[in-house]
Amino acid sequence: MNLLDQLNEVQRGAVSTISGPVMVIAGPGSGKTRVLTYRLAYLLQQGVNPWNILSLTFTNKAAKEMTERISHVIGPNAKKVWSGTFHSIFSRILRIEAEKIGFPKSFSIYDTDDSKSLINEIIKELNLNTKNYNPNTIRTRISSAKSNLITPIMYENDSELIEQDRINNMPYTSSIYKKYMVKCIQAGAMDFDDLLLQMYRLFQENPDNVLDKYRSQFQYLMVDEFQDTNYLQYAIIKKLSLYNNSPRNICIVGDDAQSIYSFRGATISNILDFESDFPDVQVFKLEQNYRSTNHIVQAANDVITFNKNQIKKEIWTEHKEGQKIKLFKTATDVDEGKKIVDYIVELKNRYHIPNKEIAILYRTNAQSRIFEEQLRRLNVPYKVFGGMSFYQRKEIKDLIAYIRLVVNTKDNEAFKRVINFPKRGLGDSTLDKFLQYSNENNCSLWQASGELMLSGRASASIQMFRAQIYEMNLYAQKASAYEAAMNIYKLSGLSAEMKSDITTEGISRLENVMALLDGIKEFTDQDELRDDETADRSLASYLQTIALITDQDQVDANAEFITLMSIHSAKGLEFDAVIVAGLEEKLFPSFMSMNTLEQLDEERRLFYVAITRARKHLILSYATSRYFFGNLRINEPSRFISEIDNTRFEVEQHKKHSFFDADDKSNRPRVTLSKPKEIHIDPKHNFIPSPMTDIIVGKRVLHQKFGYGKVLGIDGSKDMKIATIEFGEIDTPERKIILKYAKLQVLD
DNA sequence: CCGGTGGCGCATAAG
DNA sequence: GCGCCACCGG
Repeated sequence: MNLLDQLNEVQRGAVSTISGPVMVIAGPGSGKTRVLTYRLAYLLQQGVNPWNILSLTFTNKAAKEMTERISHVIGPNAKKVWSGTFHSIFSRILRIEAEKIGFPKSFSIYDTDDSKSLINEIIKELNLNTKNYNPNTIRTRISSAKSNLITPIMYENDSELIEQDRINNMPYTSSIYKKYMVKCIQAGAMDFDDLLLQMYRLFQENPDNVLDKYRSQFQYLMVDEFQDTNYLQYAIIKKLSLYNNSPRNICIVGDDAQSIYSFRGATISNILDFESDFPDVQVFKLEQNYRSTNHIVQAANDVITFNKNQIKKEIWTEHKEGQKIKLFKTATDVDEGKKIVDYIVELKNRYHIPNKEIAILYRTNAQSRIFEEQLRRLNVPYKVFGGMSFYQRKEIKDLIAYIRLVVNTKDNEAFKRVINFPKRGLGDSTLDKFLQYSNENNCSLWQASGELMLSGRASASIQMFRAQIYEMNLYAQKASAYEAAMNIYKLSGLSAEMKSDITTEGISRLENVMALLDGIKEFTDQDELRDDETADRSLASYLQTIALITDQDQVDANAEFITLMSIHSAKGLEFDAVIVAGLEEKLFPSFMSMNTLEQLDEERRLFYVAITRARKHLILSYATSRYFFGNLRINEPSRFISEIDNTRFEVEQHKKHSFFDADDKSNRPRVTLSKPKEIHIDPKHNFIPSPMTDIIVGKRVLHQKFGYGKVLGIDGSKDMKIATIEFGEIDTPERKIILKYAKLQVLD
């Protein structure tokens, strides 16, 4: 079949122009995915080898879907295209090349928590004031330095950065950055930014001419969502495509109006730079929207005209006007939840919209809670994306940490996590000794734990621990990933620990771990080849996969639930009905992004992304009062609402958005906390703890916290005597007190 | 050493 | 509203 017949003229141009630089500016719903997919298919049809194509997409799932669709046309060879996110493709390459730049093949990937924990460790080590040095702030600064290719040395010499840090009372940030890099290398670990940065380093330092290898391999490059790439990502792309005698077959696809990731270093200037870096670029603008009804398309156009800087384009559609936009106004955040969920039921009943075609979108993940409560109340199935993901759960992280340590014993963050879980008597003081030793000797905690001599009990315990990890490692070398993981689960003691917890939460945690193990089994049994290399089904490869799973990878086309997600996560998705909630000043636009016009423009682009997710039904909603971090706040409706032309709204809804005449005014129930009871201790009493032997049944005693009491009974063995004492002044008067520890004064 | 708790501080989006 | 940490009872 002829691929090109199924495209409009502009799309056809973008698909069939395969030589030289191409830029596709694609408005929302303009068939961008179609263009990308067909372009890939077209390349293969023209005889390009799949392994000569590098296609960088926004999600791994999008990549997978594209290759699957293409393989129907082209055959199984389609699966050999190098296709995935920046992070996943680069970590795949780094697993092959890591040793050339001083990392182990099985390097660990540090997630945000690991980075934070390491930064905390460094702050303590440098004896810095923890009040001024906030690990999250530091992490963000390090991350943005890396994203802009600023090395620790450059950071140190950058007067502007140093001045900023000085003003913020954290002048040693550059030292932390430097130390952080060293410690990551020592731990054989890369954080998310390192997956890009070390990739760049690999190409820059070019050991064994590795750059040539990839330049000649990747003859064709495609980059989706180019407006959300950062300086570092573009720098890597240029390494691969901008050099003497380069075929320069690079196609970037993006939409400046949908650039919403500047907070992680994305910069629209990449698009402008692209035009000057590749002056012979051919530009295709996809402006026809196939997704939404006209009211929605025009509302999007209305909104985006408020942004000054943009590549000129106007989205249009042949679709009919459709439903007007609904505007919901409620008195409180809880009422908003009720009203929206009630309306969802109506959407289902009246318009027969299935659950999977309905989404509630919001600015902050914290807003999901109220909707969840309301959806549960009406038994509407839903799924929340973002927030705490499966892989961030404690029980999952525990097992993963063991696996990480087995795969890479230098992984200090994994070591810290598992050294005393399950409890084996190796607490903070032991860990501090290891930390100190590892700093003095520039070695990993694992090595420290093998070399440092400890006293009796701790010594036996650490030797046992090391023997276990060693054994798990031996086993992992000859067994499948699944068998190895199972072995680790049992030998580590996690299995026993989890099974002993029979509370409801404990059982659910056990189920989660079982689900994780099932996932590893699935990974092990998967025999599908993704490229022309042997499929890597090792534990290390598994860890790499799950470290880079994103929210969107979990989006399920056959889902039977309502989708709840942040607008950021909704990028690239579409639904029949979209509800954008919490349209209030200071929430959306966020109070964190109202300081400059640039920030506000980005918030507006985010709103643009939000409303263009909808095909047929768009509902905008705001509450006049809302709880923010525990306090009630009254906010005005978001400015974005009034940026949409009045005529696009359903008339009845669209009066002036005054926030004093909300249509229902139910009072929010307040929960008051009962004050702890006051304990009255006679100030004349000079508290002197009595010896344990003086405490016998019938005596009146004084406890510094619980006050006056009477000994009711004493049980337990000689060195573990437990007294039951009735205290008159506390809520649960009868207390069991271990006499060995408790300080009690006998009064008579 | 361990586990529970109360207070405090914080506060976006995400790979 | 929640997570983290310091503190303290056992």
